[in-house]
Amino acid sequence: MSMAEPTEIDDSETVSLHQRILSDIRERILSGTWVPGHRIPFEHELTAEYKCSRMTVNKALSQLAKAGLIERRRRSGSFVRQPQSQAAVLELHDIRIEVEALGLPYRYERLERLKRRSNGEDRTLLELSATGPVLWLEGLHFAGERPFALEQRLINLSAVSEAGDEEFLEIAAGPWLIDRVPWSEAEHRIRAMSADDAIADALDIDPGAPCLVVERRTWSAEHPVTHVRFIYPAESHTLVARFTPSQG
Amino acid sequence: MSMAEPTEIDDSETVSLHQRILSDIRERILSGTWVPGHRIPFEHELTAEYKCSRMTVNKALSQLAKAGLIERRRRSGSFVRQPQSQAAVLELHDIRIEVEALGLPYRYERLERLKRRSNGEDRTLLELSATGPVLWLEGLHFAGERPFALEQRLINLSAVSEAGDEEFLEIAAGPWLIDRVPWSEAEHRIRAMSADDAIADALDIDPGAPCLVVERRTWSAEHPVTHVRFIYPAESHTLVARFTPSQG
DNA sequence: GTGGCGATTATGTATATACATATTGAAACG
DNA sequence: CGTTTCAATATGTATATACATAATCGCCAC
Repeated sequence: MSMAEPTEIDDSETVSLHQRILSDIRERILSGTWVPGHRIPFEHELTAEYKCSRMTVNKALSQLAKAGLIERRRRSGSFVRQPQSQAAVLELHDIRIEVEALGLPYRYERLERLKRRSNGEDRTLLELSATGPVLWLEGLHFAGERPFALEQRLINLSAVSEAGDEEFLEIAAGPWLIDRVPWSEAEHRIRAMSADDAIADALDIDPGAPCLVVERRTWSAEHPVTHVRFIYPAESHTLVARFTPSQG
Repeated sequence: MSMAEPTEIDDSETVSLHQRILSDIRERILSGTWVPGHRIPFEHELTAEYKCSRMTVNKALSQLAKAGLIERRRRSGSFVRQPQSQAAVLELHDIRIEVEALGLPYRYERLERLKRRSNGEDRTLLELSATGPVLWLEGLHFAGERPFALEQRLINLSAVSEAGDEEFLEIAAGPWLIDRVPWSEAEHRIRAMSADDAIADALDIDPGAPCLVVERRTWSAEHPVTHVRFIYPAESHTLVARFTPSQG
């Protein structure tokens, strides 16, 4: 079977050549024309096919490799990778934005604030090795009159000492931290849980009712910054994640 | 204040020059040294700073732009972007892999299989405009002796007609589809729910117990392929998502 | 002033070239 | 027969160069 031709369809958009090479190849991979394990043409073959320099082909292939669609091996060539584990981009918006997107007035109310030295549980949550000052916060996010989410947060004051002077009475710590601490890494855990009495009371739902729990741990330059747990009544929240393979 | 110097620390790893330029700049952005809106040095300035060609600098800056950390404007320069919405990569593995990662034997068991013309609810789930043949499947994923997840799936037979001939008695439709239909887009919804009697019975948990629900809709070349709902008992599953800004 | 216009400038893309590096396959050798 | 060596090869990185394109600045005419 002969080699596939470069795209003849004119997108009527001026795209650069390396972009066209990239999307041609991506198309053949996603359509299944080139199955996982298939060796895609060598750079010098694509160079001939598209009548361009190797640098241009290289740019396209390097990007495909970075996107994880192909794997490149010296002396051997470039190969279509096994379908990678399905990964989706999960957008995690600020709760205020989420509530306002529903057309409801947003309000935050602090329930508890406690400055203390970290105990064992705190160190587990923050992945701290040594004890040190932390700030424990609990608060409620409201959508209109109804509780929208309960927030339980631990801040590592060794990393963000200024936070110790804040009251966080009516503003949540999330936006405050984002403005001050550039975070370089975050980890999320998402699970379901049934509300215990305290949570049910705070969220004004029945004890035992299902809740969605989103926990986030954040680091800035290797230092743990904060651990936060958002507890949503099941009715109030759905996370949405979209996936489109590699850069469109 | 004078210009920051190129990294002097030797990683004792040989990294390419454009990689070093990239991570130098990323570091200054993430550490807050260069705040959003700040104009980063022109290509020709970085060229002088790193004593390299413009192509090398350009490679680094282009990647930073693609990663969304900076914005480039002709004639004006490159600027640090406002902090983008927090996005995390959510890995959604095959259930068999998840179960086997726990060191437990995996087994799938079909509960129900029904070929029919799509009703209104089916068309909503698949986002179909016209009626057509669909396949409804319900099955249980086991980890050892215990039910791990309940799967409810709808397959659009207009898009994957071969699926109509499969029994899916002991193999789940997920892996089968992945091998045959290259999917180009997917949407996930994640929420908490309490088990109704049927679900509780299937999963061998108490009615009303909290469950994590992950729904996935998949398209291939604009055509809806399948809608699947995984229902996990709250104890059995936690989703993990990690985020590190731009390519490490 | 202000409206248009050309010069300037930074980025965008592409080329030809060069050398480095990893890996393979085959030849040479003990 | 196994091992070592070496040349061939595909990719990885970098350079100098060229021209295109978009945006801005400043000049000049009105």
